[in-house]
Amino acid sequence: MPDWRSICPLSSALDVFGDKWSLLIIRDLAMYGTRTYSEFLNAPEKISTNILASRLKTLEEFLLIEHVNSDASSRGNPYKLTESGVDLLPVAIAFRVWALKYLPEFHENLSDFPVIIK
Amino acid sequence: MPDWRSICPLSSALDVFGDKWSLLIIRDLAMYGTRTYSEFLNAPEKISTNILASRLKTLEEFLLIEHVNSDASSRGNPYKLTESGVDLLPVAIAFRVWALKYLPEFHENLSDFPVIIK
DNA sequence: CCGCATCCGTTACGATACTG
DNA sequence: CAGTATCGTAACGGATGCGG
Repeated sequence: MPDWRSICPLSSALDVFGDKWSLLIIRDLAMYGTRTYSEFLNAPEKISTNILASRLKTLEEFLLIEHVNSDASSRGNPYKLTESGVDLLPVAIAFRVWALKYLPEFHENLSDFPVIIK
Repeated sequence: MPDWRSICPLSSALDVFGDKWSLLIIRDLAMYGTRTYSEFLNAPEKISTNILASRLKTLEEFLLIEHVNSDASSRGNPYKLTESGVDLLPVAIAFRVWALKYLPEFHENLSDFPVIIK
């Protein structure tokens, strides 16, 4: 549990997700529906194993993701979004819309790839 | 300029803003219209001076904020949002909406305070 | 004073090796 | 295959300095 910096909802959301990786995990789950640990590792951004494990734990604690088979072992047991996780997609989409409009002048190779819920 | 992790727009946006502070600067500018360096320091989250200076520089580089008096010295010269900065507000608002719905169970004292463009 | 820059201890990150 | 342990590096954050 973070040390909440203030009572502001935006600030508090950033206390939980204010990092470079959490929303990419949400993105992968939105694109593919379910995803295993090793599938997350294959995303083009190449997250390292300790960071992935740490983020998955936080996202589980805050009830954004859960294992598909809730009481099986985690081996080969993929993750999926909860309702709360699905409700984070507007954030990811707003970032996408902004980035596609304003980042191409800074990032030549930036290209559109979709965020789709399956 | 960051080392872009991939060509994904979301990932690239996070390469720029994937931290706990940048969106709070955007929030303060949205709430108050303009804001000086020392006014940012008075926000309840208590950012430290070196981090504030660093974030302001990045936000200026990416054309999200600018000084109100474009060719005056920076002493007492407040910042304001550019068009690009204003277009980041949907991200902040989406975070807010999500936080107000899902964070109260984790953060008792969380309370609504507005994001308004003046 | 106000807007930073510098210093420096502490924390977080990230690559790799390793374990059940 | 799903994570831990380790360890070097980078970022953070508080204190302080400094020029205008």
